[in-house]
Amino acid sequence: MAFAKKELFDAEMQECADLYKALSHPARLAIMKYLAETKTCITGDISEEIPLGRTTVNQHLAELKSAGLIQGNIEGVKTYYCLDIMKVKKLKEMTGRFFGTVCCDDNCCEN
Amino acid sequence: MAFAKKELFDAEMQECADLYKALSHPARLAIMKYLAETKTCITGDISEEIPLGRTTVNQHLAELKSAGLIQGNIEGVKTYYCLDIMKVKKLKEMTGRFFGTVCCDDNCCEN
DNA sequence: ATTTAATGACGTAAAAATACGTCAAATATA
DNA sequence: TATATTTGACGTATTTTTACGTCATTAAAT
Repeated sequence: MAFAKKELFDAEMQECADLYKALSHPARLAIMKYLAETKTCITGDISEEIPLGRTTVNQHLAELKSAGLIQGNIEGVKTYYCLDIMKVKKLKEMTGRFFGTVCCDDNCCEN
Repeated sequence: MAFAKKELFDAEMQECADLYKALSHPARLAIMKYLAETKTCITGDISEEIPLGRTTVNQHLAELKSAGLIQGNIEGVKTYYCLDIMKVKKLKEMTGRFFGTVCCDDNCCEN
């Protein structure tokens, strides 16, 4: 009785919401930032940068990956993660559009 | 055993994550957009614009409000909702900073 | 060949989110 | 005053998220 009425909404809104959800945990923002800073794509020692257990961090990585914001390249035993720039750019554009509709200066109430 | 390690993270990251979480449901994005479009601050007949039950929409409104993205002014029986422009602008700025650190052009991997 | 390291898969407990129904309070309206 | 309207509070069932432990697999190092 409590699920997935989300398809009832506009497709772009849906996609945008999903991406914001992917970014809605500080650990995932930290991962994104870390991956952006260490230009060389980084392996799962990301866990050492994040104050959470290894499996939990892995879970967050999986979420970012399923949202399409990062990629993981397997090389030997290690998996190298990196940002998916294209997706990040797409998000940036959608976000721009969102703020375009939402953030005009003469909106609302007693302001 | 499964909660709130979120305080372990940077304050801005935390705040940013909370705001993205507020925007992580299409209904809430739709509400934001609707409030932005109907310049006059709008009452709970927002429910009629959103394909969800009245109480559910109310719940989403409460979430946006507790995130600080909208305000609700009570007038008689009715409650007039509107965007909190200041907060939206703050989010816009934080988002700008985020994309600043994350979205450089020569990042990562085989791109 | 055996040990070590790195990872994802799987399971799980606790918590939060989602979607509603029902109810009561407050305010208009008849 | 009685009735209708608008709303938030509260309760609840279901699903999803969060955080982690354990295990198995794969590959590298000894």
